[in-house]
Amino acid sequence: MSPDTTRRSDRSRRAVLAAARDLVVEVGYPRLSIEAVARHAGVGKQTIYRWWPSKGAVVLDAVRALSEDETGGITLPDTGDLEADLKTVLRATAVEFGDPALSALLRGLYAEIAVDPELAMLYREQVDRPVTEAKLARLRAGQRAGQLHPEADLALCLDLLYAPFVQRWLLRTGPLDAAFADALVEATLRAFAPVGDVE
Amino acid sequence: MSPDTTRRSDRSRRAVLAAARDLVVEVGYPRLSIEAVARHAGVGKQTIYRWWPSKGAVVLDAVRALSEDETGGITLPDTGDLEADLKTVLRATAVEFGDPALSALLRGLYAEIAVDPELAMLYREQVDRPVTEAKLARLRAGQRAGQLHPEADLALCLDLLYAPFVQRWLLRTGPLDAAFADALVEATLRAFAPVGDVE
Amino acid sequence: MSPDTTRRSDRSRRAVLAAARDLVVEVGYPRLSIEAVARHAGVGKQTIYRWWPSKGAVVLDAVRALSEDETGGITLPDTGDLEADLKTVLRATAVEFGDPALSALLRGLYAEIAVDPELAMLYREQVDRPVTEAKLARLRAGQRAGQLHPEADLALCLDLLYAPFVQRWLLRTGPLDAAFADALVEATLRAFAPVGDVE
Amino acid sequence: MSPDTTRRSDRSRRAVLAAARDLVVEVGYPRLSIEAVARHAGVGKQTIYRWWPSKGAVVLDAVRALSEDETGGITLPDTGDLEADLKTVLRATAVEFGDPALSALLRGLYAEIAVDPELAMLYREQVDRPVTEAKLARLRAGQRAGQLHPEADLALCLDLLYAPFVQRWLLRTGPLDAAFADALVEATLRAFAPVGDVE
DNA sequence: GTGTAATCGAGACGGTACGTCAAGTCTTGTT
DNA sequence: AACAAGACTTGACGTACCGTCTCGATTACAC
Repeated sequence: MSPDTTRRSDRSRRAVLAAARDLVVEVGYPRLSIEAVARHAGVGKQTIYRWWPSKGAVVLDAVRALSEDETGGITLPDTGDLEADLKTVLRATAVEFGDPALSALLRGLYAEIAVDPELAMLYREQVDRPVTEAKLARLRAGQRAGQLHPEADLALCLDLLYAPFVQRWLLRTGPLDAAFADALVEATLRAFAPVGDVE
Repeated sequence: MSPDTTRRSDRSRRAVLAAARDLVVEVGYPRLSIEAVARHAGVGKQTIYRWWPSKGAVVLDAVRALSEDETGGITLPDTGDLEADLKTVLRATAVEFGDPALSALLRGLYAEIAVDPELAMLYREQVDRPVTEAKLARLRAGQRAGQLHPEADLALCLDLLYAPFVQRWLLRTGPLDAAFADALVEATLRAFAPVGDVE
Repeated sequence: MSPDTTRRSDRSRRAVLAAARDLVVEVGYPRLSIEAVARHAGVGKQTIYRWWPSKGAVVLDAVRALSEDETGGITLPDTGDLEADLKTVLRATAVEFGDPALSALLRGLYAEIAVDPELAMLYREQVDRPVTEAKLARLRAGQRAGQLHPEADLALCLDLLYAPFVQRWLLRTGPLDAAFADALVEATLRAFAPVGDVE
Repeated sequence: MSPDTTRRSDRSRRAVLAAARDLVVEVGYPRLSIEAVARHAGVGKQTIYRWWPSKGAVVLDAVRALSEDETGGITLPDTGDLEADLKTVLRATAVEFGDPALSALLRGLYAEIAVDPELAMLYREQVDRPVTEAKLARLRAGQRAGQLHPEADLALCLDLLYAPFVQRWLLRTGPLDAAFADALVEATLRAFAPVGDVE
């Protein structure tokens, strides 16, 4: 599709991402080396350097590859009940983060992002934005349905919902369980409840 | 005081932390090497390896050293107005995070913590807990003063207040300005407002 | 020619041996470090470790390189007068051992050989054997010419000729001069004189 | 006895030499470290540095200690038959060199001597000279008894006898057996035979 | 079909840093 | 004063990777 991938070997690309994924899980992100990825993938080092600018970029790609099958746009469930839907989604996310492969990859990615502004930009645009759009869409629908304050700052609302979740996972300050997910949803919805909507 | 530090050279300890601080700012955390820290500190590498288990531990100590002078316990302002006090604190924190030295050190620390559970534990116990205690104390005072719901989960309340703040800083998803600080405080306080307290 | 040297950089090889030679002369064998050789040769340490198993092996190679230009086989002079020829050779060897570069290299080599059986084997096969063969050939010619006892043990004869010489040089028990060389030759030839050949 | 050993702890001295001997045998001379000697001997590093100038000096002392019990002067057997006596002595020396402890110590010592002129001097004076004197005395007795040429250079004679022997041991060019010892003695005595004494 | 040029695997290269070991000096308290 | 203990600076060890650079050997498009 894009012109700079004309002659690119898809076999090598997949092998590199798979090797990166496996090795991150096996030895951890800091001990992941381009050298080892090339070895495991049966690929020349130059092939990696040709297509990815850094170790972090490889891992970011590996993260994207994990959810590559979802060809269509991401959509959140919409049963009409915003609170229930958000709890469903947050609980599902908690389960996802329990996957050692995804978890190890994401930890490595966050470590690099914290420290590499370039990669942070790529992350925001390629990983974060699509899902954030989907989440915002669901919130907007809820807002239209009168389940959120009409002037609620939906971006801020998303921050309240997800940032504590990610932080708890990243710093391991507590378990990512359903109770936490539910409490987060409830508190956030209270903060952006429509007028007079307090029990 | 403690027996295992009997013969430790305080001169070397300070020099290492200062060198680590300076070098993180200068070249960034990933390019910070124990070798360079030793060189800049005029210290043998072995002295660093003798007293710190890893590069991350040195940086954690350097972060602690930045606030070492505050000998007394940490206390948050308490003017009686919880909202105003929280805004003051959050705005001040935003300013602090603008300091290149602190910012670079913390980014490095977060990068390592994301990926090193041992260091994460040290961080929680030595850096996070003291300030979290102080924040909780202020919230508890506000709760007693009727400015928070009597059954509010204060830990969750802190998460809503700070996690979005830290996440925005870490991922550079937006500016850390007074407007954001104020919006965070207001949303969080709405989520944990005392009964019937909606204007 | 040999398959394991296909991609080897000859430029690096020469630079390493030259640096080793120069540094041994400059600082002495015990203070010769692989690190310094690499630095002086403008070569990565790994390149040295890739092609030589130890410091001693580098020095052995440097010794070989000193006489590398002599492409042809080694041959001792044969004027028909064995005694005169041996004196010529031994005197010449004494002069050679006066060369600081050769002397320093050989001292280092002997020091390592004394203590490393592997290197000792390499030395015997790659350095000692060729010249020993040449010396034996000359003795054999003398024997055929009736200048040595027909049943003389020529290997032992060589030992008597050269071992005292090397020992005096190694332990510095005396000067390596023409008088000593001549005395050695005369005594040895007396020991292996043909029958009835006593003045 | 000597003034500079007034306060010297003999217990420490013995412990150091014993530790050096044991460690040389165990790990080989090049991997022998002052640090390990001190540890094994239960002695402070400073104590070693106070009394010995170098690792080589410690080993030289350890070699001397191995033959310390022989309080009296060294004397070679004198049965009246020089050839038989020399064969006895050389065969005995061959056996001695088979002792792993002595052999390992001597190899280390020779390695250092090859490269350290200071130590070489100490070796010549403290180890070599006494035994060389004894050997010379026996040769002189043989010379007086008419078993050697009256004008034989006895020092050279000793060189022919011992240097090939030491060289074979040092370079491992062959076994140190009785046959070699006998052959050496016979060849050397032929070289310095009294006039007309050829069978 | 057959060049031909980019990509591929492999891996040597000059480097930097790793974490460890030991050297030799210095300090502290004990005998 | 000499001792055991051990922290200190220094420097080298041998290893792992970095990112660049040749090497042939595919390989896939243009002719």
